[in-house]
Amino acid sequence: MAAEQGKRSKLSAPTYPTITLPPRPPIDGLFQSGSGLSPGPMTLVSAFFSDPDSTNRSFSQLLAGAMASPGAKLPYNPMDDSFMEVGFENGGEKNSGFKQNRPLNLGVGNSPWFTVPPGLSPSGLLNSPGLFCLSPQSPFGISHQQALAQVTAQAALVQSHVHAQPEYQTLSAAGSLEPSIPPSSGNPEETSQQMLSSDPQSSAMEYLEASQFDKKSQPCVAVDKPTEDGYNWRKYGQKQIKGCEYPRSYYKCTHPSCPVKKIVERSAEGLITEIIYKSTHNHEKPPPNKQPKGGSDGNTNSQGNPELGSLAVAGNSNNLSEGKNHESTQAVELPGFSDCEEGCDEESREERDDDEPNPKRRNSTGEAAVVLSHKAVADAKIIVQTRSEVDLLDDGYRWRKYGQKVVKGNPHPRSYYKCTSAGCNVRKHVERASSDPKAVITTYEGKHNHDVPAARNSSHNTVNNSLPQPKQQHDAVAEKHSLLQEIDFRNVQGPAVLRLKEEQIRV
DNA sequence: AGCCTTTGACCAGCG
DNA sequence: TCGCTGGTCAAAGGC
Repeated sequence: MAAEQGKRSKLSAPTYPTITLPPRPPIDGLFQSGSGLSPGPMTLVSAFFSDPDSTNRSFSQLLAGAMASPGAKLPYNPMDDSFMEVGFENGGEKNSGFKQNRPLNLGVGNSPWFTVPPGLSPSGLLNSPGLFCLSPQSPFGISHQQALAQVTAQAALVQSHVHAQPEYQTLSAAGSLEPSIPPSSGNPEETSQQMLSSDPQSSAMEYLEASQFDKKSQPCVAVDKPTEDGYNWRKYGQKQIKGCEYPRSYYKCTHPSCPVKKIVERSAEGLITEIIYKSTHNHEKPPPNKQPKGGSDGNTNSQGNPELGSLAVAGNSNNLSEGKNHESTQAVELPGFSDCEEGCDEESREERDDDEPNPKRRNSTGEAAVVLSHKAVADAKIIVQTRSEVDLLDDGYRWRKYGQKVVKGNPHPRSYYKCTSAGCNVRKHVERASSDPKAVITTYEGKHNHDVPAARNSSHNTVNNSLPQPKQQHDAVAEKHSLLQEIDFRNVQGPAVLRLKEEQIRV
């Protein structure tokens, strides 16, 4: 056994590009609102964009480094394709709300991308045609209250939807619950885990949904399942990790001879903070009807839900549907933010640098690892990732740039894209931070009414650029590969090193 | 019966 | 060399 273990740990001793992230402030602060009140989704979101020196900064402000007031002019109205002035209607919460509840500075300015996964478009995510607001001043903006109301409504919607789906019911009913956690409230880990999936996008969505259920103390449908990435997992171990209140759980893909494993970590809050995937599935996702009814964490399959399914396809880094075997490391920070980005549209790609290593993380054994981490805090989702990540992430959809606007104080234009698929009204808005062009906020609006386009031969995914592997072989995978970076806000004080492990394609 | 979770123990790596 | 830590095994039990 030992020998075998040793062998396993040395499966791949790849050299990972390493990047050093700027110090980051403790994310825990997010959960310690001085008001004693539970920060709402937007509050948390705004918190991430808070600046220690300023009080009410919006996404734009944070990114642009300077922006006027909440009523600042927004360049474009995605609703009618016209540039317009968008007032910030936030009702009673307007600014004060943000400020009051803003837990603390997260040093967002340093970097990361704040994104809502494409497939994870708020509306799509929430299964509603509404807009999703990432920030008060988002071009797609809606007020905190609106956003919250929407999310809440969606939660209810999702719940009812889930109830209508056998698979979800099964999942909600099955699985084990942590002894310390009352079933009624939902097991933190399981809840979170279920929210997460190897598919960052679906994970984020699931997470959002879960958090909603949680907050509303409603019976959460998918609370006991760690993840729903379409694969079947069997927990083979659990270990109490030093410094962690909750034990780390180890899972193996139940598919015969599949080497994939995943490690799930939880924060002191009992929420999943990280999911590390090791190796790559050497098989395709099991058919929906063959997936376990319960018991394992990653079985609920998103395929049962058209929308979830598409998301999974788009973001599952381990998806080998392309017949390629690759290992990857992903990190998703979902402290109320989920992160998975992709959205590598042509225009965006052009602006990307390929000199930056992909922020990935490698596990202690050196094996390829996909890290999906998140802090289950807010209801809203904001993808946090670095520019390089975007290079690695691709939602698989095709976008057409239809607008661009230079914002005062920000040398980098903000760009607007539309899904090129006929009949699809999904749009995405990309903002770049003035201080750090690598830091962007991608906001998705709407929900794709089509599947992810077939893999392109283009090199839109920079992952390829950083990898010494045949492009053609990788493209297909890259198309659906969402590579997320883990951004641990809790440790902003010290440099965090994230290593990248690129896919290893088995021909 | 099959699959999954739980849990204690073992082992390897590392400082 | 020793202790700590993390990863895995495998028996036991549950569903």
